[in-house]
Amino acid sequence: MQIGTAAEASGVSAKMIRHYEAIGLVTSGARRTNNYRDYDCRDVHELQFIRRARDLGFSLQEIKNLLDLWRDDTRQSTSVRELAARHLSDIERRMEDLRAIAGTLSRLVDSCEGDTRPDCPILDHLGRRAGKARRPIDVE
Amino acid sequence: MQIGTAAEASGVSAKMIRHYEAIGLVTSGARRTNNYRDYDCRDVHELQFIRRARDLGFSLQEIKNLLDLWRDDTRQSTSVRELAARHLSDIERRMEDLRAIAGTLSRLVDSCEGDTRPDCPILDHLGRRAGKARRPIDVE
DNA sequence: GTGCACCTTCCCATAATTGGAAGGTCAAGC
DNA sequence: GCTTGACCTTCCAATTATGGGAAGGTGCAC
Repeated sequence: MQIGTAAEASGVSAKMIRHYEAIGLVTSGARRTNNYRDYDCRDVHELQFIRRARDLGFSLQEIKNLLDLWRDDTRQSTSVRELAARHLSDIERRMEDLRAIAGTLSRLVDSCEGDTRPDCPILDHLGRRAGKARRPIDVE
Repeated sequence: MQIGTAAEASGVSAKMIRHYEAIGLVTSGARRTNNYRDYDCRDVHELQFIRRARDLGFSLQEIKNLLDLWRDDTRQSTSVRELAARHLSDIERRMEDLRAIAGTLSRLVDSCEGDTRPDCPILDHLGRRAGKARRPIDVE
């Protein structure tokens, strides 16, 4: 099948398939006489694997490692588990960062009247002079 | 003061200050006779504003808008509030995405033995054939 | 006057994806 | 046979925010 069909079947855009080939994530497969790339169902399967790993937020480098493990019948599941666990804790760290930001933002938004007047605790917070002397937010 | 001092005082690297100038986020200020950029405390204050907005995850475009509002004495606080609220809901959406990913990953990691054998529900999940016939995860 | 720390501009790299240009290929319909 | 449109090809560039580094100028201290 052509790249467009493989893209459709795998959920990976043709553009991305070519890119993954260029960076060596997937192997450069067969070409037809017209120089068109040719894919079979195993290629599509591999692209689906990539797609799902992307959906779980794995980086392309991590996916490369996952693919290597997937292809290796003698792999040890602990390798996969460690990779996934590292990724999970990375995600959890990012969630924690976002949680902190969301908390601050939420308090700021709540403390702002949001009317036609210029006074705004949000800008006060961003523009406060160094040193925590003033406390622009005090909504509890 | 020189750019290095302003960087130190504001928490924005000299590299980034030049970049922010290049993209018009901060105005191209005065230069000394030796062509060195010259900053005063108001410039540093503005950089601190940017720094704090960055810490809250605002994009440079959003910061540009925030700066414009900050400088405008006739602003309406509702404009700031709306901008911040939009950003907040964006953050919350990203958190939700991460939460979903973390949930799946967590179940997968838990379901994997993580030993020397090759069997791995994580790889099974990523490489499963389309259609939800098989259910590689069943840890409840 | 030599060295070191600072400054300048310019180019490049990252990560993942997309957009687009310029051109080749193929099948359908007239 | 020729056109049209939908494919495909490669290559270049933009995105976002930040950093690295080269090549060269400046200033101060010893």
